[in-house]
Amino acid sequence: MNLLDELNEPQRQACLQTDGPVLVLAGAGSGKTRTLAYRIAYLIHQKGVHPSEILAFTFTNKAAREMKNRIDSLVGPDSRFMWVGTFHSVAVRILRENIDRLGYDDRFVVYDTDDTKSLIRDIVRELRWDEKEWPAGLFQTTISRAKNRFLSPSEWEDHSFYGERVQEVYSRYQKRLKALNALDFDDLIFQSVLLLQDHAEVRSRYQARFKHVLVDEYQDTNLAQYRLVRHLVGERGNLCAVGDDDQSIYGWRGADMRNILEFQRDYAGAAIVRLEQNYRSTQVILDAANAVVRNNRERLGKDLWTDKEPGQSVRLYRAPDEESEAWYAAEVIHEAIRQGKRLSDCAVLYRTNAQSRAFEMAMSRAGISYRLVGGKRFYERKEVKDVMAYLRVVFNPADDLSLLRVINYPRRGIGDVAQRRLREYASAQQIPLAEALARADRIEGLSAQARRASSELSELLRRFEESAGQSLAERVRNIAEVSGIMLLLRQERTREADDRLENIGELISEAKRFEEEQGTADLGEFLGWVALVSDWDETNEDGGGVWLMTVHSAKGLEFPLVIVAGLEEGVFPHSRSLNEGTVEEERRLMYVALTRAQDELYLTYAETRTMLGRTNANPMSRFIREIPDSLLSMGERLAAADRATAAMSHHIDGLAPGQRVRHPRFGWGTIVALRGEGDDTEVTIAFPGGGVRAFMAKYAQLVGEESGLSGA
DNA sequence: TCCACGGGCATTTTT
DNA sequence: TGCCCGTGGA
Repeated sequence: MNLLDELNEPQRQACLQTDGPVLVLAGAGSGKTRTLAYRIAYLIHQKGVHPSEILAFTFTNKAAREMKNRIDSLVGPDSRFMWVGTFHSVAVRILRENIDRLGYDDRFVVYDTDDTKSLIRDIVRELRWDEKEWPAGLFQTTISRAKNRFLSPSEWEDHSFYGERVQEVYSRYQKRLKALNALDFDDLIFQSVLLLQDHAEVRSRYQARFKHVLVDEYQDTNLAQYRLVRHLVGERGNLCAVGDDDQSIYGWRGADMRNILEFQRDYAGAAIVRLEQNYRSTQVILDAANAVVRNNRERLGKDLWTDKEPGQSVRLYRAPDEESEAWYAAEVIHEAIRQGKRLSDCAVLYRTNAQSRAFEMAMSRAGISYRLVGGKRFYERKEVKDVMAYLRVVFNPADDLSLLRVINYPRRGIGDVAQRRLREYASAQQIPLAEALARADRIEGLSAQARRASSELSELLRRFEESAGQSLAERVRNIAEVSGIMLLLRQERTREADDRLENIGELISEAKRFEEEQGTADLGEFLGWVALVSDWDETNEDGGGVWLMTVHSAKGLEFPLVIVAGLEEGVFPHSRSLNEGTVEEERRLMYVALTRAQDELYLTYAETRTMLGRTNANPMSRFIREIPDSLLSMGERLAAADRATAAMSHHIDGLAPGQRVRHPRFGWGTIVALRGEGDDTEVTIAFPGGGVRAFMAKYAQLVGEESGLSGA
């Protein structure tokens, strides 16, 4: 059987074009991942390319995992020799092997944006600048931009008053990072490019190794990533870039559309393949999306089509205000459920997170469980970072920042004064803070208590280092215990503390999973992995519920029913884009939103909307006007549903142990305990998954069995 | 050391 | 209008 028989003609071309550069313009839902996987299978099976000679870049861990799975099912176990990963994880791999050439130690750690921010804050303080006037966040984004554009501190060209200061902070920041043996996210790419650019022998080694390079979501690459790819591809030019200029929505964080628009100029003789057949949506939905995006001037041009039936028209609903808009969404979803759709088939997409509130309220009141995408990520939680800080110091003793985070947490008697002394000593002796701890008994001006505590901490870290033979999960558990973090949280006996303990437990499970999946108990590998992983990748398939998320978060996803909300001038397109002249990116965002829908698409807007405490009347979004009337029909609120939803407001009175209730986030459960009275009533609910949680009844928005929507 | 208060701020988010 | 962060008081 021929491998490529299962593909359509352009998809097949994308696979067969194996010599030289190819740009695959893959429209939304055009079978991009599938095509990529087949191309790789084709290279291996038909062209005799060894998997280890293939390198594939993605942007997210999720995409990397999906691609790996796809390839694995076509190629089998040999696929493990391929390098498939995010830009950042591939960069880490390259740097671990070669970073000594740049004057770093190969035990470097990766700082996340929180770490980075406190480091910058520290620098601003060191310079004795007013932190109000020069907030760390400002420098953080500017420095990130600079690195994305591959500009080092010395190449910083802005010499205004402001620019001079940026340069000062940027250059100090880089020096500090190096001293801490740490890299920030942007550095991973930046330093990799530097390495390949300045070290010909390293460059040729990788070029010789990777005969084929693939890049997914090419429209999202920035200049630094572009250079990284360039260096790896070399003269041979076997690059397959896959992307969609119409879905470029990350310009604001450095993605440069020129990379895709000028691909043919950059890579001489490049072929272009267009994947325009869509396997996701109805023709009506595609027509609407095409009609909108056609208004952009900066694009390569492409029209999606399908051989599916036309489908029902796009429903447009004009609400008096954002509250009614949300009620309408609840009704639409309710109706869809009645017709046999599942809650998880439905998604509400909006432009800004602030819009989620009204939908959360409406869904809760209507007894519709929902999943809010976004929010704090697992590895950014305080308790997780605390445990990680211990691990990082053990791995990289130069990491003063992590040590400072936990030097007196849990409290062990190394207060401000002692910390200052230790830091002074460390900087005078030019040694890491961890080393100063070890020498505490020799440092003057330390109290007896601080001395003892320092030695103990130092000893704790040393002993931990020696536990390298144990399993990773054991070691993580161990440090969480021995450090006293677990004890501290256990003693607290509050809900928050319990949640935190649970999160630490989760971290331990992650360590176990990591060890099983990656087959290594190496601490450095684990730390590197953790730094580059976000949890929303992992926790996707929990429970049911309607999806509430921003359009940005929805990219790459698809749902049978989609409601795009807040379609008003100033909201979507966002007012800021109107001022900054980036409406085309907003339009692409709209295109992304529309193309998420498989069968049913609803567009809503509100005549008046309260934002930042002000009620505005915004005109209907230009993007709605760009959709031909023939594709639209008017949505209506259902009078009956109105009554039903009104009757469904949550109750506090009448709760009793044993009763079945539905929580908006956690779903159905059974009340096991009640504490307190009236507004202070705390209700404890056991959920079938095994979780037991306590809520303030007043805020929990519980719905009883008898008032559920099923009766409406 | 914790909590309460108030100022400032308010797209979009991954790694 | 609401949230987050930093500060200052008890």
